Amino acid sequence: MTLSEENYLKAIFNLEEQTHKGVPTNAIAEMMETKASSATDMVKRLSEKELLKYKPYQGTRLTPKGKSHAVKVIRKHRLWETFLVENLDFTWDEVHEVAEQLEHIQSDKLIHQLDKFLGYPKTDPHGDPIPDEEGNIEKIEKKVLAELQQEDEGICVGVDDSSSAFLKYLDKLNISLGNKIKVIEKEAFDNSMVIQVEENTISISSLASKNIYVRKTS
Amino acid sequence: MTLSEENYLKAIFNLEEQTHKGVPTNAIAEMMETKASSATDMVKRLSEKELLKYKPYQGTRLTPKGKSHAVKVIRKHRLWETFLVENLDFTWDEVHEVAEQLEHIQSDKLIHQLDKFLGYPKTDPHGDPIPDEEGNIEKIEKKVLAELQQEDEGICVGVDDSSSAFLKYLDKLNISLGNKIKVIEKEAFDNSMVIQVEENTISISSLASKNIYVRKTS
DNA sequence: CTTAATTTTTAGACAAAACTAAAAATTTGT
DNA sequence: ACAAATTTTTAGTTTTGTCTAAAAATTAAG
Repeated sequence: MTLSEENYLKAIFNLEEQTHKGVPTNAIAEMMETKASSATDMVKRLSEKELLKYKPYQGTRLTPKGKSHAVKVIRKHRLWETFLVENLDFTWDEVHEVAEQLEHIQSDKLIHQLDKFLGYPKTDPHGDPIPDEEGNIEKIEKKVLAELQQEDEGICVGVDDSSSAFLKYLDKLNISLGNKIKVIEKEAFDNSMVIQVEENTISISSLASKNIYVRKTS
Repeated sequence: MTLSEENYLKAIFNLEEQTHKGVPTNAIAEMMETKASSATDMVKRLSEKELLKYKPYQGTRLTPKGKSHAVKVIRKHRLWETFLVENLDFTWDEVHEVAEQLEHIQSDKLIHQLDKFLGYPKTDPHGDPIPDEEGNIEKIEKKVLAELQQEDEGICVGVDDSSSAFLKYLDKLNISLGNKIKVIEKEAFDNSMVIQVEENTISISSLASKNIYVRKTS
């Protein structure tokens, strides 16, 4: 399995998770920041290896074999992100790029021991669940902050947009994983919100509140 | 800098360290387990990038730029090996293969933080010195065990042959880095030795004693 | 000082992964 | 249903890194 093949698998897995439909070649190309013709070539190769099935114009779906491989890569990615933040003082907006490289290291023992070293963490620094050794992914029950009503309370459990810009913005507002968030006010006009994060009261836009996940506590 | 280019640089660096002469194309090919024609191609490419200079039939030498890059890769390799042994319970014969992969991860912050996390170690699990951030390598004064005379004592500071078979053999004899070794007897006939390692008295062959480095203490 | 042995390079192919440009197939709009 | 828009594929090229087979250059030996 080459590096490129793994990256495609991961991209297709993520797209399939989002839509639960066959993934179009164009969508794959876009996610991989490449051209449709390149995506076609790769889909063909992965198909020959029985990692996915595709019907022209109906999209691509991973086979169990392909899915299992993709999940392994995701497991590695999230364990490494956790290591970087917990042990090497990376901030949550810095980890992605390095984890993109580390996720391709091949060694079952390495990843098993890393998991153990980290104390078998359930989620990564962005709140995303870490698949276990068998490839099971625990569903985390979460809502977008934007859905909460006035007076509702929740715990921040993740973000949708993991871009560096957004994560830095959250840091500036002192919003991080595990924080208690209470909705003070919802503005019908632009869907902005006034919320209380731990002790601070702040206002955030609709765009931001749609990208923050919470577990509702009341 | 591609993965393959880095591996060639490292190989050439090691060969140049051993002989202090221009490295022949054939030697490079052998170390890389490839053919001379492939080595020629790569040498040409690295030469264009000014990472080395070569004159046909006189061998290849790294430029300061090439040397500096090679040392960086070696630094990463040795730091990762240390991490694997110290934190992930790898044994010293298991680390090489994984470190060969990890050494190519590109991130200055990663390696800086890893070094800090490990407590700025001076040597890796095989006793080889870890270059510092500026690329300085501390010379470790060492002799091969075979050179010691009867009654001489030393501390095990490294091995020459890092093959898994040899390291496993040493483990079986309970010889590891930092052990106190005393020469009880030298057999002139086959150059085998009877030595005392910490509390145990054992006999080792000439071949083995030529692959063990010690710092003489008396 | 020629011939033999060795080392090194060239030439030509191949596979992986990408690209551009163009053609073909399918879906959509009216 | 047919043209228009979209999606997908094909064809041909590029780059990296490898290979085999053969040629060329250098060193060594008698």
